[in-house]
Amino acid sequence: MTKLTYNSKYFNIADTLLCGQVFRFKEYKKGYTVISEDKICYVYTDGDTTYIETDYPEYFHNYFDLNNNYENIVNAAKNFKNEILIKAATLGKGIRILRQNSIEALYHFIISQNNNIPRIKSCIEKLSEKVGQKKSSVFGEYYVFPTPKQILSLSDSDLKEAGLGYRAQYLKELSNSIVNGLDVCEYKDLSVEKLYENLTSIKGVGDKVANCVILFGYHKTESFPVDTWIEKIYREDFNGTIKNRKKITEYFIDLFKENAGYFQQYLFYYKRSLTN
DNA sequence: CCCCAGGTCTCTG
DNA sequence: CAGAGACATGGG
Repeated sequence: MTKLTYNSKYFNIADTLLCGQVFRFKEYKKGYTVISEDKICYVYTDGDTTYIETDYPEYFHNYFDLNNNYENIVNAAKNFKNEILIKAATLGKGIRILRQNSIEALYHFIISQNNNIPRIKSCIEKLSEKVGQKKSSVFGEYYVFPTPKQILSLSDSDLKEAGLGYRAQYLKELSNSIVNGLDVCEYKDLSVEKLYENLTSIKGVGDKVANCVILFGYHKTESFPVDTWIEKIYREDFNGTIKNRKKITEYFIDLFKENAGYFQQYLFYYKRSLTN
């Protein structure tokens, strides 16, 4: 077991986990346990310091994007001289854009469509408990998110019990494609445009889910998912009039360039914080 | 009973 | 191409 130590100023674990980019975490002792692939870690903050305890230190150091300098990104946001973005970046300066597994992000965000965050988490946990590999750790037992083959082994009643609703069919179709040779990990070196094209050709992956997977599953930060909250902030705070979500994405990428993904998270988190 | 949730698909004009 | 409904499920 290794214990990693970081300054909390640009690494706030609660903000990072609660800003809607990731679903496999839960409260544990003074902080949270986080599961990714077949690995687990325990993250907590004590004063100005944030600690990661894990058997996979290199993996989670990279997962939390800790080689990246977020002070520069937050300053870039503040230098935009946009009142809302400054407030958002001030609130969200501790958010890290996680480097999630591409396939897991793809499955998770297909589940996220027309769904709310507590239910998304519940669907993912139930699926994992049903067929995912069981692991044990000092933080308790946990389940790896199922492989495509494992998902195909589930009966219709299992899928119904997981609460997937009509999305179950999308997961099965994707799993079938992967089992038959589709390799979405190969997409990591593609341009954002080509990546978008390939992802949206998957049944159940539209504009928003594709953008989330591009950002959270491939860490391409010149990406800007537009959901109900971003649409709200676009209308109310940027005086936007466009209705088409793909065009709203283009508007913000044109504005924020390679920092679009980071700023999107600041804005999303800020807008939600006003009502939650 | 309604509406909503980090939408997408399909059909229609 | 834009717009309207349908779609499973659970919580408010």
